[in-house]
Amino acid sequence: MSEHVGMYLKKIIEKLEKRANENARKREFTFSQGKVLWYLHKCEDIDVTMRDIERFLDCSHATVSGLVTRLQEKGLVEITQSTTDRRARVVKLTEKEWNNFRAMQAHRKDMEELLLKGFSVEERVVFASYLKRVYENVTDGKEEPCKCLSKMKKGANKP
Amino acid sequence: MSEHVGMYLKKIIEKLEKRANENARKREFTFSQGKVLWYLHKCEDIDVTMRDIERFLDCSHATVSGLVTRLQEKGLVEITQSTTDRRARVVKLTEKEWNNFRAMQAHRKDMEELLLKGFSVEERVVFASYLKRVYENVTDGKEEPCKCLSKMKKGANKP
DNA sequence: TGACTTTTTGTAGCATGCTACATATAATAA
DNA sequence: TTATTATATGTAGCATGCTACAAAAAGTCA
Repeated sequence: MSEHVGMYLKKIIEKLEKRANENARKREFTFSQGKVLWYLHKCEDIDVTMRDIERFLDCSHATVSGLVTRLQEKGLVEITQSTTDRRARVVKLTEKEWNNFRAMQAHRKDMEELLLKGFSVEERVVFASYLKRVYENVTDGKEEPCKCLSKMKKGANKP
Repeated sequence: MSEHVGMYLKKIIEKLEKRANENARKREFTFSQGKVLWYLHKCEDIDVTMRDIERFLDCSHATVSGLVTRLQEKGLVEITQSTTDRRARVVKLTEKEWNNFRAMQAHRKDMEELLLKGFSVEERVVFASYLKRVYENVTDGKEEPCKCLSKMKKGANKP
């Protein structure tokens, strides 16, 4: 009697991440590293600390530490101490960077389109609303999936 | 104009796996190790090789090797050489095991119910059909999500 | 049979993500 | 001010998952 919803969700994500990793590998970073770069691009000239990244990715600070360190080793990111809070580290894109945002935006759009290929506008709306309800079920309604974006520059996602 | 379908899918799975890991930890194994045990229980007295597990999990043989090794170290699983194919290794549940199947089945049912809490029967059917379409989109229709179950004993999933 | 290819498994090395513990700084309460 | 608590980060050690390379056995074709 099961709809196997959990299994499908899991398998869809596995395939999606493999595709995203293949795409990101072409640009010398991984899927997760790309999410950090994406966030930094979105924030542009706003100071972003490791804690901000942690909230954006919704993962542990240890994970962020590893990601940012590897981005630094590749020279894609610079880490400096915050002037206002000596505990905090500010993460900034280097000059060398600044070429990936458009490509990531395009890839994200492609992925969204791939997922929803063959869906009518009405079906897309219904599907998205179902996913939101499922998300609320698994988070007990405690979390806003996008509050992590609060630091983003206004209008940064408009081309 | 994006529905953020990809983001929701990803975040739902993250929460789901955290819940499943918490649950599995109580029974001295992880979520992924539990999937292996689940498959072995389903197959009961049928010989299961590492290759079979690889197909079931849809992952690399290296990953299976690590999982099975750790299950063996915990004494939950025995590895012997196949009598019919000297390349193959047969993985079997030990006597010590055989207590987890019911609990895993119950947890799986709970998770499915949690995901779909508040959904009517009709909505469940529609949602499942949408997920199947999305799955076909990301796999280019190349894969049967359940062909991995071909080795399972008939009726093994009926209580 | 013998040469070639395919299949199954092992191992090394890496990135991701976690928990647990530690440190330094900041914020708050007494 | 001092003591306590909260916050931001670092590090160690682990499990998961990958690719790349290697070996052994099985299958195939001449």
